[in-house]
Amino acid sequence: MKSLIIVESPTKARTIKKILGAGTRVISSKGHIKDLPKSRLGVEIKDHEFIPEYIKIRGKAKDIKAIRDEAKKADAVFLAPDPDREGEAIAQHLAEEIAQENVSRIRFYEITKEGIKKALAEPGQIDELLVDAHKARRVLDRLVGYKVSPLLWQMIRRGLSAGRVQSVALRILSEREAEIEAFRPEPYWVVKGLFEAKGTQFEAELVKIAGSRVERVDEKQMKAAKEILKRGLELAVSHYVRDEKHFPPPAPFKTSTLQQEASTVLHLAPRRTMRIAQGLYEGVTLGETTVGLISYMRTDSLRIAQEFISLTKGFISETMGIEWSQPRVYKDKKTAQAAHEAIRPTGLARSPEAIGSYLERDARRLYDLIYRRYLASQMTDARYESTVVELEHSGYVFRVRTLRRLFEGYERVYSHQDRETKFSLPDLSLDDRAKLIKLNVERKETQPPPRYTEASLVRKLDAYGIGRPSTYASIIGTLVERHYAIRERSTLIPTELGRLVNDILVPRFTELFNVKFTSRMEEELDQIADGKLDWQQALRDFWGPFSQVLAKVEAEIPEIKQDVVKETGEACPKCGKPLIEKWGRFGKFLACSGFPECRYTRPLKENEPVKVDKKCPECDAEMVVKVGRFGRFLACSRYPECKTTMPFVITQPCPLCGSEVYELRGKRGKFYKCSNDDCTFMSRYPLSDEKCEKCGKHKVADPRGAYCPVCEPRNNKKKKDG
DNA sequence: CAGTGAGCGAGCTTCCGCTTGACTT
Repeated sequence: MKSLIIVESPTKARTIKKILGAGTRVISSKGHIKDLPKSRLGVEIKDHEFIPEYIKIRGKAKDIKAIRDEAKKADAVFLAPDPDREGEAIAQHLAEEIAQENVSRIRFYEITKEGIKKALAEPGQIDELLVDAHKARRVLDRLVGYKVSPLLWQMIRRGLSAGRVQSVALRILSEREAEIEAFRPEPYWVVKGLFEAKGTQFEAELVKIAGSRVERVDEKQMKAAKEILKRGLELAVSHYVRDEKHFPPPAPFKTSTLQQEASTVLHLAPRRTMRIAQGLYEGVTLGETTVGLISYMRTDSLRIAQEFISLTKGFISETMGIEWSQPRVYKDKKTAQAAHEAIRPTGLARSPEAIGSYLERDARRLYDLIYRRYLASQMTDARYESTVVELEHSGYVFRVRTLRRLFEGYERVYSHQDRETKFSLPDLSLDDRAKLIKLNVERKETQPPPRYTEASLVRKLDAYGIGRPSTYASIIGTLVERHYAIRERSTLIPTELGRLVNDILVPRFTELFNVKFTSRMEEELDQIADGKLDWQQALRDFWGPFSQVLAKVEAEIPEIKQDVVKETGEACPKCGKPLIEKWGRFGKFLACSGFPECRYTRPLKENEPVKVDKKCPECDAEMVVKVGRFGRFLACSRYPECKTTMPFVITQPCPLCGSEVYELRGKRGKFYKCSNDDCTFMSRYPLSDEKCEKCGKHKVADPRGAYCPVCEPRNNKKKKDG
């Protein structure tokens, strides 16, 4: 009897083949095989019914034919796409294309001999309700995307887009940017007392005034404190607690947390992280066999196969001792589809040390991260002795806390922060007093919220349940492709176009482009899958109000266009009609409103080349700043007669030799280099206007703190690797 | 690490989610 199993991923097919042996054919669909057509709506709305038109995905015909041919040769066909909504749809589409009687649906919850045997023993039918939920999701996304995007084409420019996911991502970026713009720093003071008790000095921070907690000490409070809290004052120990604090390990990785951690710890962008993880999943050749090193990397689940938890317990007990082992089960979010396990190593014997030499540098570091994170998740808490002391005088309360590690626990294998305090407190009790030696007052300013990075945006989207593991990295790609946002280093900055699109969409589609919308949609999709809600009804409930808003916005287009296309008040020098601002592929430009009869165009003032105080070395004309493929540079204003160019020169002179400093662009973004070939000055960060207190030269504006390259040079050389 | 420079609109754009290769820009 010849069986055929069809899964989604070729790698998974290979793994299953290995487990089952040569007798069974295992092939893959490589994802979806059918979808709505790309070039038209593909949803017919007729008599309050939504009829989607699923067709073979372009370029998939060959794969589908190969699957059909294999199916013909088989006595039994088992459809085994992932056990979730999208997987069920793929199974359904496969069944349609194969069109045979001997087809059944099986579900693998783990790719182990047991899991596969169990699934094969219980072949079932396709869950039509789950497919309905997929269809509702798919049609809704199509209606949103293909109905709203064209409005933007009419209002601003062709090629723009909107969608349930991308427009919320854009909204999150835009709103943060607005917050940053509106932010006004406010001064506050950190007030710390240096105390002495039992021959030991220690610092504690002022946290309460008049008995109640203060977030930030303002100027008045600071002055009053200085008046009252004089040197030599004895403060009573009002609170003293010494106890044990337990810190549990973090959960194993899922896609979003892997992207976040790889970004902060390894400085890898989500795209790169996923690419490397794919390589680890597909495996490395160790000796004569190829073996996948990690479980599937696109997952929203923290689940670990029970069998593997037991193995881990044994492994930890054997290699470290039983006191380090703590089997744990992590709960998934409600929205998780949990078709895959958490991201974990496939074998604990393959430690990073053991197989590291088979991997490239970043693959090795990512595997190390995944391996340790998983191992830690099955280990005991880290235990600390915590001591909290509060000192009080007429309503002023100072507080200090120390942590001393008692037992490493999971931190033995996974820890990026040092919790331990570097100082110790005297042995105090409630009756004791501490003498105030000095009151230290430090002025600070409140900081604006930070811009999102690729990784932090992914994490935010995941927290709201927006987007899926397979799409997190590409959501950002879409925003960048549309010129709604730019990547600068690792941060994301919304562009003027992005903000404009956001400002048009959000007030008009308030209910849709909202962080809550997707989670409500997910709830309804669950109801559809449970048979409690008809998918057509769900779409009707959505379409009713949505189509009304569409019509309303459609009617507003001329009005909105008025705001987008600004009149300049200037007349066209060619034909006299008013000049207007328009959006083109490269941003805004000035054009004649008489288009297409008059084709006059001119760059906007803000895009005109800026003159700098510098003469062309060839012809003595003025130099201007231009923007090219590699960022800004200086060019002769007599272009195209004179083609002289040079790198952009920043205003501050080189701290080492006084020459001009160039702004250049290397593989990893901008950097700054002295124009003098004999000078060694080079920096990843620009020079700041701040000058060194000692030598008076400009400091380097390192975000971790400005430093003087003359008095405190930093070694920028990269450590050589292995 | 060198290099860098336009013109832009009228043609058929656009969504989200599942997966890999086949591509020359």
